[in-house]
Amino acid sequence: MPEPRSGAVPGADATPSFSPLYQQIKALLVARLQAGDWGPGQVIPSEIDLATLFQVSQGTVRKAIDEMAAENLLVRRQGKGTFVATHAEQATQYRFLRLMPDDGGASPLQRRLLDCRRMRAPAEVARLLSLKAGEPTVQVRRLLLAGSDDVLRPVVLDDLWLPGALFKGLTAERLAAWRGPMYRLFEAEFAVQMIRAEERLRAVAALHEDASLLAVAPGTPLLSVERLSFTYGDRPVELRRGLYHTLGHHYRNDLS
Amino acid sequence: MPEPRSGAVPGADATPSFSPLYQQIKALLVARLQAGDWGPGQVIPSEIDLATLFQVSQGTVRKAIDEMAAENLLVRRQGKGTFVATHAEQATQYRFLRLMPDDGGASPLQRRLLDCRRMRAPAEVARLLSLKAGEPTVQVRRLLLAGSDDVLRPVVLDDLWLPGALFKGLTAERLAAWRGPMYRLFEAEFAVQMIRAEERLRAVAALHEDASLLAVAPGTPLLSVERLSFTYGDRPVELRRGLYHTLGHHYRNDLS
DNA sequence: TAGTGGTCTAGACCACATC
DNA sequence: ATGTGGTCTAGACCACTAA
Repeated sequence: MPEPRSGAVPGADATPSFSPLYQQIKALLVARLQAGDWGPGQVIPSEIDLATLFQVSQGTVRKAIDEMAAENLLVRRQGKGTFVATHAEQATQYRFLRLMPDDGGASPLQRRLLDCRRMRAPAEVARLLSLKAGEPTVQVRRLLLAGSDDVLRPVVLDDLWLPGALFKGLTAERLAAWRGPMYRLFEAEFAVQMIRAEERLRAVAALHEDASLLAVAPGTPLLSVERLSFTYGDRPVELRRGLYHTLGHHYRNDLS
Repeated sequence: MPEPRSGAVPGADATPSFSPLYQQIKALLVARLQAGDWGPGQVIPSEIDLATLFQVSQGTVRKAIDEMAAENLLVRRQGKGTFVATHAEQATQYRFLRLMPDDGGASPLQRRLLDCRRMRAPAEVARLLSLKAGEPTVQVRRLLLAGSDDVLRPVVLDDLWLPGALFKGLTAERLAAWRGPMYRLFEAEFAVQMIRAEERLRAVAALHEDASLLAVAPGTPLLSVERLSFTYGDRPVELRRGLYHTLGHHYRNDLS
């Protein structure tokens, strides 16, 4: 239950007084998502029920949910209810993947698992994931390939680091057997939901090992995509480095 | 004035019936922006005035403005009013430039104009800008450089194509004399406001000419950024191709 | 038919900026 | 003191979904 009203703090004017009611409601809802009260893909209570629960008007709940829907935490469906966002559905399945074929056709990429092992976090990885250097991590390497079954062309080489503490039972077998998006596995089996991510892009030259995996000549320009993914509460939970072979594909971005 | 109510269309269920009132208000406001009734940086009438003008409630106007603010068409300022977005202000000045120094420091880049000439649109450029092949365009080439005055390092090589019909008085002198963001010049002198853009990124190898301008060896991997910018009504009004030297800088993107 | 989110309204009050 | 946007409420009605 939130405080019904929040007065301004008299002394501290550096802090921006207090948050509006709908922000407090939003925080409560996020906390429930984080606690796992409602899982990905499930319905949350109706606006009216939430309004009764929190003792505020429906409009206030609505504004909280509106913001969360804008942040892709929730999905509204008229007539049905409001649902927790998931990486399971067709539409939002690869929402973090901005690689597109140059011709509009959206042929899905094939996955090939190269490696999955547990190792101690290198200093740089630990820093970005907010771990202590040497803490256990899971390292995954995989390839994404485009084309039909007979003519497959490697397009992406991904390297992932995940905090070992969160991904206890993650093994190569588990990953290889999984059909569907990796983030769907993470949310379904490890209760880790990827909410947002920050990417840093650079153009780099292919090193020998990476080049052979991508079937290109060493020195070929590749798009390096460093991604840091966050779950609820801005906790970093995945570091990923992708090398994209941008011949026939491109990274698409919309600015506004 | 909008129709006060909009009934559903009986026969046609392929079209999504009719738009809500606030969407109609939004369309009217966009039309006014497009017509130039209120220029970049200026205040628009208050919510109450607009509500009276359009004969709807303040809440309906508010929802229309909320959406436009979310799309960066308008900027709300509590106590002052609602303003037309502009590329003039410090905060929004380079909002389309996603290149960041690897260390967080946000040192502004220096500009150097290389070329500005009028030419007939090549087929590919014409297609993207929705022009007829051979229509007049303005072609601009420039360099962006990072560092202090004594140690300047070229970072970006930009090539722009603009519809000649919209940029009548644009000359090399005009561009060279201009202090400030280019998009600010466009909106101030040519009444062309860049609202949103689509970018396609690729990694490419530097060609000889580009390499020498960027002071790198031929074959150096560069980030190619193809941008198509739009003004009101989704009219394409700028095609830009940037080559970014991503050594010490990166292209930053936030996903959600 | 009932329940959900979506729209629209009217009015009260708050926070901020300006005069 | 006045005018602006920001929050909150209560209630009516619409559009969509499902039983």
